[in-house]
Amino acid sequence: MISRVESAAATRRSLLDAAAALLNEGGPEAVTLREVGSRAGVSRGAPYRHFHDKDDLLAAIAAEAWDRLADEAVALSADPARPAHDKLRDMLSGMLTIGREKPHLYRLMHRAPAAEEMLRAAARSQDPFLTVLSDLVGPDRAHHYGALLLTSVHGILGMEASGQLSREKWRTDADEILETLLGALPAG
Amino acid sequence: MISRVESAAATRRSLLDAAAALLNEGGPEAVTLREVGSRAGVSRGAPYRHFHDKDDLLAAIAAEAWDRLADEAVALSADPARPAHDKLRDMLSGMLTIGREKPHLYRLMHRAPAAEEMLRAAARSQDPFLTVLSDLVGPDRAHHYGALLLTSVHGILGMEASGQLSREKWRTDADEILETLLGALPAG
DNA sequence: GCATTTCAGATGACAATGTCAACTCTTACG
DNA sequence: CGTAAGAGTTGACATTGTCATCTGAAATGC
Repeated sequence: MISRVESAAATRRSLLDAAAALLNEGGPEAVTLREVGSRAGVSRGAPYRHFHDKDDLLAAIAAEAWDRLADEAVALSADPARPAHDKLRDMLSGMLTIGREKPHLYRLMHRAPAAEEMLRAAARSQDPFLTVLSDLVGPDRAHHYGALLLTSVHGILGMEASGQLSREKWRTDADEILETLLGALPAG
Repeated sequence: MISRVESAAATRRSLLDAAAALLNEGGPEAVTLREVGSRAGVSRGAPYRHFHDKDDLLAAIAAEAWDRLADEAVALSADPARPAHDKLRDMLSGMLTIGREKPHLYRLMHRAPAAEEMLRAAARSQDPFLTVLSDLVGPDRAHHYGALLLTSVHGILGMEASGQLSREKWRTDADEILETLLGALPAG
């Protein structure tokens, strides 16, 4: 038998899933509370029992995405057999994959102004990244190069998405740029 | 006496200015065609005589912003007295300035999917940038490093805007990251 | 076991907004 | 001078976010 709180939690989950699916399929303008409710099997007003408003729902989706990324990064960094350099590459390409396969979600994860909860989840996903970098370039330089790498990946994805990183104009591509950066890392 | 086409052109200008002002003041959601028309002294339907729809108006604003940036870059690169290294720094900090002082406009300039006209204007603004880089690192490597620098600046601005580039977390900031990149440029 | 409270959900209503169709009126043009 | 063109206005409509109100079932207190 399902209790009331269980049912409410299930509804909340359905709302989040429906909204995330709509976002991936049709972008931000496809996410309407009416359609979200409809797909989740509830009415248009039901989301207000679980989220303060539409922005709050979107922020929750972004926070969950950061949480998943954090979990992946933690799992990656925990593998003792894998070399640090490979872990770093995996983390960066994980970010590239999200940006390319779910561009709308990726943009939502970098929304300004960011929600507090989302920022915390994002920061958590960056901790294992810093740990791996520490192993590579030493703890002193880890933050510096971490910021450099993360901002670069973010910039690559942004310009790629807006079509400003065309191969014919720049005679290079995302992977090549990233290789240059990784190759320039000082050995720790 | 003002002709009809002159008056229409003036209205179009007023609409663009009003929309750009609203964007800077209150972000994208503050740009409503009704308020744009009102500030331009016309009715809510008038914009449709000059732009296909709201998106078209926004795309025109973005294209104009890229055009202005292109003009500045051309003027900068034309100065024969200024060292190439300083020109490069000026161009990059010009981009940083726009991103910080007019974040909503900056985001609009990197919208996905981008309008064709806007992409052309953006590409035009990058030509003098490539010229300066050619002087610095040679024509062969100009494109590669140009893409690296531009994507980095874009990424820095994006993460700064969403609050993910806090000094206490990364123990560095935008200017320091940029200095690192500029310092890593091979001498041409 | 029953009365009461709580709360998820449904529904009606409303204002804001993008957009279109119909209309007006000034201006350019034959 | 008459006619066409087109800038601008206005009425209308669908969509959407949001709130107030209502409903019904589950949890809680006695």
